Amino acid sequence: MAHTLALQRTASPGVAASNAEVGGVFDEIADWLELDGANPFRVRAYRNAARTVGGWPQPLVTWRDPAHRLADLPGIGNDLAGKIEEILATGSCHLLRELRRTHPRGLTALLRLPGLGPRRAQRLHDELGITSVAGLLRAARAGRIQTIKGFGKDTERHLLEAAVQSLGTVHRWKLSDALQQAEALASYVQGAPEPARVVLAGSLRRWRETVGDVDMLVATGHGSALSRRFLSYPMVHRVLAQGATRSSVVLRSGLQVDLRVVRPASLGAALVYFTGSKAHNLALRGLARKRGMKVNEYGVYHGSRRIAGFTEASVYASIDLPPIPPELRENLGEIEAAAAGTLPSLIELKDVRGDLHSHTEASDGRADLETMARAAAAAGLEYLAITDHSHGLAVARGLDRRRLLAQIEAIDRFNETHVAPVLLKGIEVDILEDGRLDLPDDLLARLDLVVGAVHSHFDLSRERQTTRLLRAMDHRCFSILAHPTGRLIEERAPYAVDIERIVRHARERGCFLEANAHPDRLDLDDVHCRLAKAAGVPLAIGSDAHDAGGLAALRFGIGQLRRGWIEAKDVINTLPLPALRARLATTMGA
DNA sequence: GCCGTTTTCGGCCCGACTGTTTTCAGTCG
Repeated sequence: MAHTLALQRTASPGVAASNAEVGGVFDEIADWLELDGANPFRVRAYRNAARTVGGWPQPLVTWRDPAHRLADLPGIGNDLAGKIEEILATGSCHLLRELRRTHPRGLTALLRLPGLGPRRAQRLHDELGITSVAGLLRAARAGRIQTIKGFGKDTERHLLEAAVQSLGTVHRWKLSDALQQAEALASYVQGAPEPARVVLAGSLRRWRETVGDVDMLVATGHGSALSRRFLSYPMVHRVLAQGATRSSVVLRSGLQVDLRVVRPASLGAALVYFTGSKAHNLALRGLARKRGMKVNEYGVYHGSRRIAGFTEASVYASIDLPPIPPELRENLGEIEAAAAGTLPSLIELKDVRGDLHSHTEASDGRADLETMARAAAAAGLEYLAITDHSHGLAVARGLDRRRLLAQIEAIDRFNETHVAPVLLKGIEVDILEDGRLDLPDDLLARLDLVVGAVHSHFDLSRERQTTRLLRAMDHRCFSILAHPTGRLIEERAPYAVDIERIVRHARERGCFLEANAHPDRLDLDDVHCRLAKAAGVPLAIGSDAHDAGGLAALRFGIGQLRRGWIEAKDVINTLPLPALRARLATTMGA
């Protein structure tokens, strides 16, 4: 959970809390209020605020000026604005400290269990003294849950399973893992003899970097047959729910898939509804209500008369909006932009003319130059940068002077004998602990681009890590900062770094930040991409491919760029090769 | 706690499914 992560770091003195940390505080407050049975709309206000603040494209601490008041943010009034000020300054707020002081610490973890909400979590605490997932597990195993009025044997069994699951396994799935399973299931359901259209919706369709479950939508006139087909999928481990229009299963992998069946005439409305996000949908409904209309998953209604719903565009048009791309639907300004006619023209995969980050068997890749080049050509790329590791990264058999010189020669030979793609001479050079680069200047200067990256000393203080990166970027040959936060999704947290300073420095220095498209990284993430765009820093998308198949990762990078409101003009490798070379030359000590 | 083209109070999205209930509360998305 994002907010737990955020709260593990207490703000250091003098360092303002990040947007994510402010959002984390609001999320935890919402948890406690919910357990207390507070006014649900008050809880929602905190939840909305957490989302708004956590996804705001500019750091709030620098955003406040005479033109921007915190209370002007959507869903932020005077009270929450005051709390944001307090959290920015101290990392926490009085209300949160009070809530923590007066409640057992582990109780909020219970809310993360599927099937357990605030009402019943509070009853488990009041009647059995349960304050943690482990405590719940013990009580369920002892058969004490079913002794509470309103809790039966089935409920106890479900809670037991949920507790076991939550203590042992993944909570969220990497986008690439979930997509692979979802596409296989969709294709199986689509194979039913009855006519139907199967579409993946939910956070998967919005290309969120991780997804909690999969939402599958089937538009058909043969609902019961398609539901049976869905439930008969051989990889189904357990059926959680089954109904005429809605079913839910857990696959053997543990991935949950929710199915919704709608009639074809409602597909557009259902797509809007089940693509989400929830916050986006709530905002749409609010707009519709003002116009005297009602939006649900079946259509848009004026009184009892249905006025839209066959296509997504018709739903948006009914509230006077152009269609909004799924990746933007987070209620982070896209509805206002749509109303103002200022939606960005989002980058597409076909806009990318080349890949600026790839490896060969010279370091830790698994294919040779020729194979990588053929794969790039097959992917329609005009150029491919070969950026093997430098020798400091011994585990990856990084290149020393002799081997890099050999590779430079090999690439020159390749380019002399092949028309396309053009191979660019690069290196993913290690940024040493003190910010120096791992290869001498005269060598780096012979390359087309220098991609710098951190692969060691992840645990430096925020100040030292940031200084290290700033110094590396100051090197006269530095082109692109690769995977700037070093995070591995669901595996390794980002190292402590002041990303806002990095972004500002990149602009001043004139170098570029990578949007690493590897499905384990997606680094920069969507929020950081938007931050970079707001600061006017161009991005470079790179697949970080280690074999021929790795180039396909670009689609995941494009997903994050689109979520970050990025257009083709914001990404340097949408440029034709001569223009790209000119841009890179400005970073190479020219 | 927020918000306002019916505005400073009284609203705040809404339909489906489950489990334990005899008519509904809780949860989910």
